[in-house]
Amino acid sequence: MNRLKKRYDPLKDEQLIFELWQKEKTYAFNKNSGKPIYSVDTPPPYANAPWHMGGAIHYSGIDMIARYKRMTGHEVLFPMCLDRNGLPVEVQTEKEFKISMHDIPREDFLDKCRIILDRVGDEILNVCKFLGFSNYSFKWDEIYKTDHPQYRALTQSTFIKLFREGLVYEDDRPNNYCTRCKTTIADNEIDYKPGTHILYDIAFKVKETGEELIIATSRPELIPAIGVVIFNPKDERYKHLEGKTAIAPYFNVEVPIRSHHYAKMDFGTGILMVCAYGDIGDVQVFREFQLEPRTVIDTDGKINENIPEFQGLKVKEARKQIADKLRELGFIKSETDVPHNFPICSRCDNPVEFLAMPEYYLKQTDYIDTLRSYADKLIFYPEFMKQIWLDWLDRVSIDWPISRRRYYGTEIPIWYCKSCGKPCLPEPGPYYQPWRDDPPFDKCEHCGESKGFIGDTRTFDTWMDSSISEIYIQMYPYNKKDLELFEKLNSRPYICDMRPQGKDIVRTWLHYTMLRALQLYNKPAFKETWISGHVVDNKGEKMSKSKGNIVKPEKMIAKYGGDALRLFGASEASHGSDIRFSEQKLQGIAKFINKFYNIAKFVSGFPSAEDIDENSLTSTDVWILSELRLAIEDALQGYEIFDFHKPARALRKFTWDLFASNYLEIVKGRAYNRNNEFTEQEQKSAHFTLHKVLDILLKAFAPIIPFVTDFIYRELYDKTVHTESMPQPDDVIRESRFTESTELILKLNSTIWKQKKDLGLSLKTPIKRAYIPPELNDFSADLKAMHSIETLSNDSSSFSKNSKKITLDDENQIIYLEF
RNA sequence: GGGGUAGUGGUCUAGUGGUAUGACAACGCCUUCACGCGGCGUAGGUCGCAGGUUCAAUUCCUGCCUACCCCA
Repeated sequence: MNRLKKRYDPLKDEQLIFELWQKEKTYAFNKNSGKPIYSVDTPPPYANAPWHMGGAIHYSGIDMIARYKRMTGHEVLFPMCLDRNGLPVEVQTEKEFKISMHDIPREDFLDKCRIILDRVGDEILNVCKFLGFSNYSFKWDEIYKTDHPQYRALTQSTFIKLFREGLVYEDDRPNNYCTRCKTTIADNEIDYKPGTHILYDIAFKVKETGEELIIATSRPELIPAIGVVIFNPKDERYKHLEGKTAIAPYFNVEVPIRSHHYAKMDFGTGILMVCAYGDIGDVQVFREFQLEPRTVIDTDGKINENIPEFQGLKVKEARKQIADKLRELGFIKSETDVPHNFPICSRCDNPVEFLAMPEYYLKQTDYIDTLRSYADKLIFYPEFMKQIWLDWLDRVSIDWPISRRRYYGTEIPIWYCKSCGKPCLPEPGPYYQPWRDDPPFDKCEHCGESKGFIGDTRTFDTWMDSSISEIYIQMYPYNKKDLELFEKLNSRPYICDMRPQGKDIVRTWLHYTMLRALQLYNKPAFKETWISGHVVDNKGEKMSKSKGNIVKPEKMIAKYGGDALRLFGASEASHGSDIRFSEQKLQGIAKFINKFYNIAKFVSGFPSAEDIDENSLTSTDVWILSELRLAIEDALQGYEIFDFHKPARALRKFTWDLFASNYLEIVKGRAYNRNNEFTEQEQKSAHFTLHKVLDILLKAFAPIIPFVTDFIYRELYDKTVHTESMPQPDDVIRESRFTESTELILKLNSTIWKQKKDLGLSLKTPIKRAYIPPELNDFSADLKAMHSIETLSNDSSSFSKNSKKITLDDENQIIYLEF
C-alpha cells in the first residue's frame, strides 16, 4: 500500500489510467469466462461531425451500464462503433470539397466521403478515450463500422432473405421527396418549419352552370396537376355542384367536383382543388378516387413537360410567374398571408415535395400488432419512454420505403435482366456493389436469357443497416465472425440484452430494429432498453449549430477531466430528463473529484488493519458504516434501474457531508492517537473503518468515475477496481445501528464549531469542561478528542451560570461548555 | 390539434400526505496538521395558478396557465 501522492492531476493521470486499461485489456470480452453474457447494442456515433456535449454525456451513461453490469458478475459485450453510412456525410462532403455528388465519378465521391469519415471518426474516438469508456476494444480494426464490407454484406443478406420471403415489394406510389438530396425520404425524416405562405383566391368556372367558383390555394403552379375539386359533404353551399365539372382558369383543365370529408368547411372558401401532389392529403384523395395523377414537378424540383410554357422553372419561380399570369388575367380575386408549417427535409432543410418514384418497400403495417405485444414485454428505463414507441405504433400507416437514390450507403443487391427487366438477386453472403460489379450469375432467374444485366444504382435507407446492429455485434465481435456466440445468445427469447439510445430515435432505431428482429428471427430484438433525454444548453434549448450554442466536450474535458464530465452527467438530472449543460456546475463537480482524492490521501496515511470483527468496532465506527450501508442501499436502487443520478447523489452526499466533514474529524484523534488516549484496539478500529469506507466508496463510485477510483485503488491495493464486485449492503456492515444519532451528532458538532467561532476562538482551543446530551454517550470519547474537551462531565447540574448553556433543536437536549 | 416531460430560494435540482434536499452564485469569518479545487457560518422559498379530497398537500384529484421535446 502506497501513501497517495500530494496532488491528483486529472488531465495527466486519467490519460495514464486509460493506457493501463488498454495495455492490460481490462475490458476485453471473453465469451468463455463462464459468466452470463450481457450484450449492449451501443449506438454508433455518426461520424460526419464531431460530438457535442450531448453525445459525450449520453454515451457516458451507457458506459456506466456496462461497468455496473461488469461489477455485478456479467461478461459484458460492449463494442465501440462508428456509423458511417448515409446522407449527412454526403452533404458534408459536398460542402467541404465544394462539389456536387452528381457531377463527379461515384468512386471519387465515395473516397472524399471517407476522408471526412476517417478524420471525424478519430476525433470522436478520442473523446471516448478521454471519457474513459470501457468498450472492449478501441483498435481501428476491432471497432465496428457500418460501412465495413462485412457489415454491408449482412445488411444485404438480410434484405435478400426478406425479399425472397416476399416482404419486399416495389411500388411507385408518391413519396416524400427531397429535390436537393435527390432521394425519397421516410415520414420520420421530415421536420416542420413554421412560416407563412400566400393563399390565393382563384376563380374557377363550373362547366355545366357557368357559375364562378372561388378556390383558395397556396400552390397555383399545381393547377395543371389538378385531379378533382372537393367540398365537405356537410357543406350546403356546394351540395348542388356534386358531380358537375370544374374548369381551371388559364390552363383550362376540366375535373370533376366531388364531396369528400377531407375538405374543411372553414378553410378558405370551403372548396378546394386536389393536385398531384400538394401534400399527403392530396395523395390520399387521389388514391381514394383512383385518379390518374399528372405530376408537374420533376426530381430536380423543376416544372416538367406537363406545363410546357413554364418547363424548367424552379417550383418557387413557377409559382410566382403563374400567379402573375393569373393576376394579369383577372383570375386572382384576393391574396392573403397565412401561417403555415412547411415540411422540410430533416437533413438539409429543403422543402419536401410529394413525387411518385419507383421505390422498394419493406412491409411493416402487417407487423404492428405483434410489435405492440413486444412493446409490452420490452423493459423500458425509464418506464415512461415506452409511450413514445406505443404512440408511434399507433400512427404507422404505410410500409417502410427502404431505397434511396444516394451514394454513400449499402447498395441494393439487385440486377435487372436486360431481356425481361425483372430483378435478379444474388445468393446472400458476400458484399455486392451492383453499380460497378457484374452480377455473380449470367442467366436470368425469370426468363433464362443471358443478355446481360443492369445493376441497381440505389442504396438502402441507412436505418436498414442500423436496424440489424444487435445482430452484427453478436455475430461479429471484434469484427470476426463467431456463429457459435451468436447461436448461444440467440437461443434466448430475445436477441440482445440491452439497447441504449436517445429518445429522439425511438420511432426509427428502436422501432426498425424490433421490426427487423421480428421478421428475421420472430422474436424481440432486446430484453431491455435505456432511453435518455437530450442535453440542452443552460437556457434549456436544444444545442444546434445554427443557434451557436454547441459546447465541445473536448474543451471541457481538457479543463475539468473526464471523470468530472461523467459525474456531471450523472448528477445533473434523473434519468430520462433533459440535462442542462452548465460549465459552472461542471466546475463544482470537478471539486468533488479533488475532495474525494484528498479523502483517499488522508486514509492512505494510516495502515490498513486486517479484518476486525464487527462486534469489536467502536460505536462511532459502527455508526459511519451503518450510514454507508444506507447510502449503498440508495445507490444500488438507482444502479438497478440504470438511473445513475441516484448513486451519484447518495454517494456524494455521504462522502462529503458525513464521511469527510464529520467522521474524519471525529476519528482523527483516535486514528492518530498521539496522546495515547485510546487503546490500540480502538485505534485499529479507526484504521479498519477508514479503509473499509474508502474501499466501499471506490467500488461503488467506480462505474461513474472510473479514472480517479482506479487510480486510488491501484495505488492502495495494487490492482484495478474495475474487476471487483459492486458492494452490497452486507459487505459494508451486517447490521445498521446508531443511525438515529446522526442528526444529533451533526448538530452537536456544528454547534460547538459555531460557538468557538462566535467567541473568536480557534477550533483547536481546548474546552475545559463540557456536558453533552446523554444520547451521545456512545460516542463521547471520540467527541471529547475531536473538540479538545479536557473534562467531559455527565452531571449537568454541576455547571454554573458562567458556563455556556446551549439548547439544541430539541428543548431537552442541552450542552454546557466552559472555556 | 394530439402526446410526453416538467414548472420548488438569484440559477439549477432532490424529495415527501405533516411547510422542504443539495449544488452553484452572494455575503461574513477562518491559511484548523487530507483538501483554500478547503472549512465554518449567514441570508434567501407560503414548492406555477385556481379549486377539490383530507385533521393535514408542495406531495393525491380536476381544471387552467407556462416552458421544452415529439408528432399532426
